[in-house]
Amino acid sequence: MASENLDETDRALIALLQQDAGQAYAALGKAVGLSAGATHDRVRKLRERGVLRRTTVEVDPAALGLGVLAFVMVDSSAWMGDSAEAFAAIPEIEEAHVIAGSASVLVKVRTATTERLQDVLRRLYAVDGVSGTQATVVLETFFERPPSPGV
Amino acid sequence: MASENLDETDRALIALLQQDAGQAYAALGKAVGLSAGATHDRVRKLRERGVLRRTTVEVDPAALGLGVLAFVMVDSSAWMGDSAEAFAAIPEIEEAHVIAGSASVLVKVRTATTERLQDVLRRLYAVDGVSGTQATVVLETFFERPPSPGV
DNA sequence: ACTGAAATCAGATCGGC
DNA sequence: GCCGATCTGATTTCAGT
Repeated sequence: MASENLDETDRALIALLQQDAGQAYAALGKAVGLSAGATHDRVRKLRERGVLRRTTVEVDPAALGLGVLAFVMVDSSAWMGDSAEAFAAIPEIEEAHVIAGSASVLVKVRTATTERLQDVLRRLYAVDGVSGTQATVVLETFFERPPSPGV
Repeated sequence: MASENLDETDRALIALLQQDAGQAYAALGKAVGLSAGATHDRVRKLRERGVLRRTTVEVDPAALGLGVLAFVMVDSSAWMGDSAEAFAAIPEIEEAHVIAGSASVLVKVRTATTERLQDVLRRLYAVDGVSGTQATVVLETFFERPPSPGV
């Protein structure tokens, strides 16, 4: 793993880029007291070190017609540690995590309707080793945000 | 809510921007068979309609020193519908959702260590109406990705 | 490691199709 | 709604400190 040590300037730049990755290096630099060139250098190094991955856009799920969000506990009768691809093959699944506890995988699912959610559950049962699911439907999302560099 | 109807070109542009929001409009347009100007127009309209929100950077949580991920079911003895700010005030919380089921709020928490996770649980108990928590620690994250425009 | 300027390239606007 | 060109402004590089 790469050597660490993000100083306060790096963390400030990361926070600013999380808020708006499209702003000019001159503006970024002004906010942290650096020139555009120096800011460019630091951001480039953060990318090279893998601290910053891709720059992307946040999409409104509702605008894509995805109004239903649910978390599904997936119980298994076998070792699920190498089933990442099977879950990734279901596009409605946004996240999949192996967890400690009774269930073995926790997945986050977004669909247009509850009928489509049911269809995802059906496809989950088709994954090797899956013995059961417990879906929890989200009624309201308070917020979803990126990891805070300040913690 | 805004009138919808994303055509196939819009969905393709969204997918391309999710992969790399930093690429030139000329390159984007080439991929979908449009000129740079027309591509610029469509993306601008997607922003105006709120389909695309901010452009941001993906950060490696481990690089920020956040090696522990957990999901916490928060039980409550009162209506939690207006407690969004109380959860948002805890920076380690990345997501907070009101859910159907026994617990009332599900939160996603990222911390440096399990000791810091315990500290977050302590702060959760301090939130008005919170009567209990059940933390589930993630052993391995298969993947985390944005909503797919293709669904 | 940062500065300041120079050169290149992409973003943004506009008239016309 | 898309094209092509133009102008503006940012990105990127580099010699100097």
